[in-house]
This record gives sequence, structure tokens and C-alpha cells, in this order.
Amino acid sequence: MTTSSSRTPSVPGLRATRQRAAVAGLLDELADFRSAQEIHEELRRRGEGIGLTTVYRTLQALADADEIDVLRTGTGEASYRRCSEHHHHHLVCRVCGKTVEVEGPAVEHWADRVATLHGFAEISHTVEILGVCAGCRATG
Amino acid sequence: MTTSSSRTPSVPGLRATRQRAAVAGLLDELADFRSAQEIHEELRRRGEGIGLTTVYRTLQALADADEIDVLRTGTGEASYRRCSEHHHHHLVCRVCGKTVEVEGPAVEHWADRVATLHGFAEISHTVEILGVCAGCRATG
DNA sequence: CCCGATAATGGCACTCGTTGTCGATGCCGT
DNA sequence: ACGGCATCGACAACGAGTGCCATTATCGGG
Ligand SMILES: [Zn+2]
Ligand SMILES: [Zn+2]
Ligand SMILES: [Zn+2]
Ligand SMILES: [Zn+2]
Repeated sequence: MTTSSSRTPSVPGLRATRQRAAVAGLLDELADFRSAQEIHEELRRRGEGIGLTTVYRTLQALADADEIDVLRTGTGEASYRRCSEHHHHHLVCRVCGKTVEVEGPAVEHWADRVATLHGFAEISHTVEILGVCAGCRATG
Repeated sequence: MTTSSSRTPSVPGLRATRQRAAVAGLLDELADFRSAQEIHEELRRRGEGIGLTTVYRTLQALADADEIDVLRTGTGEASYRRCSEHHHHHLVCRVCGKTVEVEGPAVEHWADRVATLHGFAEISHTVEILGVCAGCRATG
């Protein structure tokens, strides 16, 4: 919330369209990772005229521009979420999907160190933590 | 190599078939992550009569029994690799696919701590490190 | 060793997420 | 306002993975 219109800084070579604004706007108010189809359904539910293909391509464009984060579910399908700009990772509830951004120098240093130790360069990494959140544990 | 026949410890309720042995045997001699289709092709190339469906199911069974590790490529397809039994992660060359098993208490503790701090339980995690190995860097 | 219960096989059809195609549409610089 | 060109979107195509199910193979018991 509150970060609604200040986003989408008009990427050069890309045109501002109603559909892109709709997808970007929805991502702004959503907290957890959502699949392309879920985003498409929600937009249609709200009366936004938008095609599924366009949603797919818009999400891909946003991901390429590092505007959103992508992660793969257990079945291999992609999920998208608007995130803060600085490097971080995700702590996700495997029941309700609640997502928390986490960070820490510990992993970053460990990853760099262990990779360098094995003679690797141009290092990147993916880290995801899964668990069951307090809310879901209470509900049983 | 050398760990060929000592593996596949006859899981109860499962029958020992030529096809399962072929898949398990191939995984024993392969070092890097391979997709189900690659494994199928290689087995056919060697004259092993085996169906693609069977390869898919055998790999899934091996993964369920924690005999092999699974990871998703960037496109979302699954890759499989025979791994040591204890908990570890992978350092993969994004050029040649060379894979190194890595481990360290640092990540494990960090993941548990940060998850617990946010009220999460039943914590698990996925960690993959990508880079370019020394060999590939030399070759340019 | 033989046999029957049943797990496993594998060809095929099918699901489903995702991408390619391409004529219509609508931004935007001039 | 005009026109070039990025974008849109309905539809078809693609590909990994799975369900189906008749056929085959395994293995424990007789
Ligand atoms: Zn939850
Ligand atoms: Zn990191
Ligand atoms: Zn390499
Ligand atoms: Zn770990």
C-alpha cells in the first residue's frame, strides 16, 4: 500500500498501456506470490479487459526489468510478486502462501565463499525458505 | 563410479525390474543433473528398451525415496541427480552444468533462525548457487 | 518349478502452463 | 491529425508431465 502509482518508471522502449498499468497496479496491492492465471482471473473479475497472453508477456517484461520477483512452485509453474529493489529472499508459508521478505549477510557471504573456494566466478544464487506460519498453525 | 550395484536397496512394496535398474545404474555414473527426457534418450541410445512414461515414474519414485535430488531449471523442467544421503546443496556451473555438492552450518542456522523469528515452523529450504567454473572460464 | 495375484510397463490420449502467430488496435513522436 | 510501430488478444501450437488400461513381468506360495 501507498507505493501504487510511484512505480512503473516508464521503461525506455516500452509503451504505457492500460493493460500494463492494470497488471502493475494489481501487483502493487497483492502481498503474496500469484501465478499468471490467478492475476488474469482477478483482473477479469474486476472488469479489466485483458487477454491471458498479454498478462503472461507483461509479467515476463516486468521480471526482465527486475520490477518483480519470480519463483517456481513445486509443480514448476511460475509465480510473481512485487518486491523491494534490494537483494533479498523469501520466507513462504506452504499452507496459505503468506510471504515475508528476508535478508542477511550470512547467506550471501556463505554462498560467495563456498563458490569461490571451488573456483567458480560470476556467482548468483537462489534461496527460498518454506514453513508454516503462526496463523496457519493456530487454525490447524 | 564403484557405487554401481550396492545402491537400489530393494524398497519394500517395490519390485526389482530391468528398467528400474537401468535408470538407477545410469544415474550412478552420471555426475550432473539430467532431465527425464535426457535420461530416456541415453538409455535408448544404449539399447535399453524402456518407455518414457516409465522413466518419469521411476525418477519420481527415486525422488520420493530420497535416493536422488530434484531441481527445476530456469524453464521449470525437472532435473535429477544421484546424491549423497546427508543434507547438502548444489553449486552448479551455468555453462557446462558441472555440479558440486556443498554444505555448511551457516545457511542451515540462518534459515532456521530467520524463519523461527517470523513465527514459522516445520521449516525447510532450497538453496542453489550458480556460477561459472574454472574450466569454462579458461575456455572462454 | 510352476502358477496366480498383482505390481510394473509403455503406447497413447490428454491436461495444462506457456509461447508463437498475425491481423487488428492504440500509443506517441512529428 | 497522421503514421509507424509497439502492443493486444483470440487462437493454434508446443512441450513437460500424467491418466488410462491392456499387456507383461515379478515373486511369493504351493
Ligand atoms: Zn500461513
Ligand atoms: Zn541472496
Ligand atoms: Zn563449467
Ligand atoms: Zn540446507
